Amino acid sequence: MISEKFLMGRGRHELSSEEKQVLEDGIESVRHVAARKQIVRAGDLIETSTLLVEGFVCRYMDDREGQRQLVAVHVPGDFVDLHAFPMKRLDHDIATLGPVKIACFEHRTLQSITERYPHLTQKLWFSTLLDAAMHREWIFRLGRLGAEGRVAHLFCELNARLEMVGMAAEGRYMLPMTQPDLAEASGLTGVHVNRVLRALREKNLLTFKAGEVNILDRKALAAVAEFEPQYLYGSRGD
Amino acid sequence: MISEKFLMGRGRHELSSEEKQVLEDGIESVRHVAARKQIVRAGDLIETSTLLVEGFVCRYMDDREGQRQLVAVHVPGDFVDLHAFPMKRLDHDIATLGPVKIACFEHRTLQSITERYPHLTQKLWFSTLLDAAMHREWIFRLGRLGAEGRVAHLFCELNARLEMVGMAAEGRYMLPMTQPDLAEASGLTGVHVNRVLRALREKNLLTFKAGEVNILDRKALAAVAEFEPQYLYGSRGD
DNA sequence: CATCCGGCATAACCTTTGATATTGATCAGT
DNA sequence: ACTGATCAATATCAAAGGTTATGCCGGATG
Repeated sequence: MISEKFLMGRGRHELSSEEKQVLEDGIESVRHVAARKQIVRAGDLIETSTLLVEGFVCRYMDDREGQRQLVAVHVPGDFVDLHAFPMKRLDHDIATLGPVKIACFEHRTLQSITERYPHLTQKLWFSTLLDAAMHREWIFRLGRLGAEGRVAHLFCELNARLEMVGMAAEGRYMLPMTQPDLAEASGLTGVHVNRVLRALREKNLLTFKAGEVNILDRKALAAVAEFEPQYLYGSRGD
Repeated sequence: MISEKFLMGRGRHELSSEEKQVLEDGIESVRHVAARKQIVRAGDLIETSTLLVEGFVCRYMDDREGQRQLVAVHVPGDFVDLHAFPMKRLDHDIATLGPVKIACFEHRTLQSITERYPHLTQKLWFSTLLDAAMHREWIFRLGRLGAEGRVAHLFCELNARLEMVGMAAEGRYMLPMTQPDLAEASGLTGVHVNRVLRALREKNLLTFKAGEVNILDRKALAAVAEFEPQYLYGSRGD
């Protein structure tokens, strides 16, 4: 089932099997996109929304000199630009990190879902608010944490989210991001991310090499990150 | 009309007069709350959502030492914690800045609206995604701008939003925030906000005194802030 | 095969911002 | 009228992080 990971691990917000079927039937096409390709440009009028099936994508905004700030990283099961359905256009760009597989939904299909299945609509709505909750956590992360905390927090969040969809275990997961990417997600420079990674490694908290994250001490890392996963609305905190 | 400012100035997303009536009829009560009072605590189960009618409220999260990071500032017309309707509980606290007047909606009323008015539902959904868009802009602001840019951006955003509801004109508006509040919203210390305000004043960009903002040079301030208001989905950029 | 480029690592230096302290003004409560 | 908060303003010093530069490595590309 293409859309099986959508809201997986989200407790009472998971889909019923009927809802899963409605969603699955709404898939218009499944596409593969190579690494490092833009898939939505800010300001475009959008007629379809995409569910991420495999791989990683990010959302970002550029500053005046063209420097990126990532505003979200998406993992399989995320309905990446469902925001575009009520909004009609997006205020940011979306691009792939590694190679991805995506499922496309036409907005008129979603429209008919909202008219016929208020309950499923509410879960779609919920999933966009989960993005908002993650955005808020990133505001906190950038506003209140130092460089080590920011990077640590990102790794903690991705670990928790990937665990929910069965793609991380024992604090290990694959992540197709470079050090400059981490910098763009953390409001830092690439050079400083390098320093921070060294510090985290020397404290035996975490290693990150060749796209592979290995969290050595989850509790200590979470402490550095001030990471408290309630905002992810996972099954445990329900 | 209590709810008249909801989505005011948002172009195609504004409510029709029928939708306005449905919303107005859904108001369960109108309350006044004093300045600096908490109105929602993180983690509480929530049964009502509140539309801000008059005054200012903020949403925030605390770090381990109890320092706040504001994640949003709300102005009249904002449906402050509509997020709580699909989510059932919130991951952050909400408090008033100055004294406020709020309208409360019971979740079962909202539930029946979603079942009977898919079109209005989509506008409610839209309004929560507007919050998400503002969150993203704040991520950008904290991640990519220096102290002056961050503070300038906040003033630009509030100016634009207050203009939409007729509460700012010519770059002037009232804002019941202190310098420490601005610091909490900008990931800075109060001391540094003071330095920044002085710099902005000396450049003849803006004055802020006794809760009164006076933007002297909008264009130059927007340049410092890298402020581009498309993310607010106002009528002009439609 | 040679070259180029991007990513990783590290160093030296400099700018921005935080931490702490002090002072004066204002305002609410007693 | 006094007290105690809180806010604003400012100075000094320290720390965090940015900037620039350089070298190395490995994978893509001609």
